[in-house]
Amino acid sequence: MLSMNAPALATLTRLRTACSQCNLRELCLPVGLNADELNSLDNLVSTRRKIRRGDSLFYGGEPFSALYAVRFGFFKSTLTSGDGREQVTGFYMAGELLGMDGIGADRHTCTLTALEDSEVCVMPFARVEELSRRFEPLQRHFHKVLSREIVRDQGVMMLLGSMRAEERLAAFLVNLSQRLTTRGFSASEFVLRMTRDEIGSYLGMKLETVSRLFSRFQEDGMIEVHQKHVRILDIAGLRRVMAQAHSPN
Amino acid sequence: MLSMNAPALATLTRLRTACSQCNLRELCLPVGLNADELNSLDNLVSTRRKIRRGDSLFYGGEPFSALYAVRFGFFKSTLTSGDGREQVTGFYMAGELLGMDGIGADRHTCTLTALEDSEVCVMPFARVEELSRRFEPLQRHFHKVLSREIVRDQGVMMLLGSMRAEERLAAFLVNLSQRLTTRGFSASEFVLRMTRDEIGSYLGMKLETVSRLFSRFQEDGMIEVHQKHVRILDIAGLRRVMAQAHSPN
DNA sequence: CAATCCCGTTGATCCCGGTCAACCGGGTGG
DNA sequence: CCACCCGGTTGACCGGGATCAACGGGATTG
Repeated sequence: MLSMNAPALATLTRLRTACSQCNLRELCLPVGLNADELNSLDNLVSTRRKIRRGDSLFYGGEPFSALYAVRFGFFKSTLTSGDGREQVTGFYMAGELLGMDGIGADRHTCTLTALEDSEVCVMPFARVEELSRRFEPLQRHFHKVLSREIVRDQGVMMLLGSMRAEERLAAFLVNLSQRLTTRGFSASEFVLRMTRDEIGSYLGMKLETVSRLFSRFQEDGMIEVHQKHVRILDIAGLRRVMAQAHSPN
Repeated sequence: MLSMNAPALATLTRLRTACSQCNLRELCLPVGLNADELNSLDNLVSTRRKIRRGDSLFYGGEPFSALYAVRFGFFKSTLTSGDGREQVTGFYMAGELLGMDGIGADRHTCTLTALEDSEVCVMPFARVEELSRRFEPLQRHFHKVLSREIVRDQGVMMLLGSMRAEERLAAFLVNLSQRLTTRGFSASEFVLRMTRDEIGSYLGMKLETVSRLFSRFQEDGMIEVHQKHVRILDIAGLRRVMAQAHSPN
């Protein structure tokens, strides 16, 4: 560091936040771009920010200024109702976008909390919009990301509105496994970053029910659980559980 | 019509779909625009489309090509899961935007069905994106609409995940009343466009429970119900019901 | 105008998941 | 390194809402 001149330092900083160099590029940005096009996106990210486990990236009610892409780590988003009840509305991992709830009212509605030491790329929203106007593939991509968040939420509504507890938990495990696979992790063995209480809140059931269902799934030979460690033994079985129509009307 | 020359006819068609002349402008479009700016948005809408009660605007799985703004009428959106279960994911009225679920995968995920004879403005999505790139206030507005849909969905997740049946129904009535007020209708007296079954699906409960709760609210003097006709007598009471934390942990 | 069917209401019973409680084990912080 | 505390598991019991069933009335359709 001591022997570096100013331009070299600038380059180094540049590299540190260059999307074109990021191995999560395929998750965050539009695909099929050439090097030139990619470079034009390199000033999308202003800085990076580390968030320690248990700390929050932003709180509900806070003014909105930027979107965040998870570089590594794990987050939960929570919504607090007027009377203080807290609902977990989602879990987010590497390559996923946070903060889109804030655009509508220039103020975040939910709180984003790190469930393990994490790092995010900070993308000032004004910059996102400006680059979207100038760069059609980015606009397209950004709209897709927003839309997919809507679709994801509707999926959760279906989960909560029309499925039984065991179906919901099975769906949760299958979904988690899929997302981890996309990121190159094992599909069958992983460590839960959240507590039983947080899973329960997300799935609309009590922590005791989550615990009991984990035990039941284990008895049925579909999974192996030890605390936060989960091994999936029969993903087809889980899929069967989550799809079983309980009331044949 | 017989005596009209071609240009005059064109003007008439133009007027028919001109956003600048629409009385729902404040609900659909960014506010605070001057006449010139408004005129530049007039080719956002290609045509209008009437949908008869019971018919669908689009179906889940269908290719996505346009967004739709409700001009008048009432819609429900439904999601059908793999095993055929149907979940109502939302109700939409005049001035609200439909079809945003389709952007993410170029294919609609939910089905939109008219619950009364309705009409929508058809906005080809390519045109929406093009105008968004050229016209910053529209871009801003469009992003806000997308974000608000996310926030709305998260609100429903909280409803379904952490509230009891009576709280959910109270919240539903309060929300309906609010949205009708915004559109200049009576806040205290309205006709439900959907059946008990559809309300139940949306709120994650059975139609019998919806019916029983309506009766209970009526006994408690908070509402008056006769079939689809509802009169709200004590909105504060409903708000109290929807906010009551049932389990003081 | 009449017939039909769907929608809504209400009662009786049941069961899934919530509630309360006790215990245990492992990770964390002093 | 040890103690503490939080998170997880399991059991017993309870209750809200689902299920099953019967009936009634309005609105649509021919």
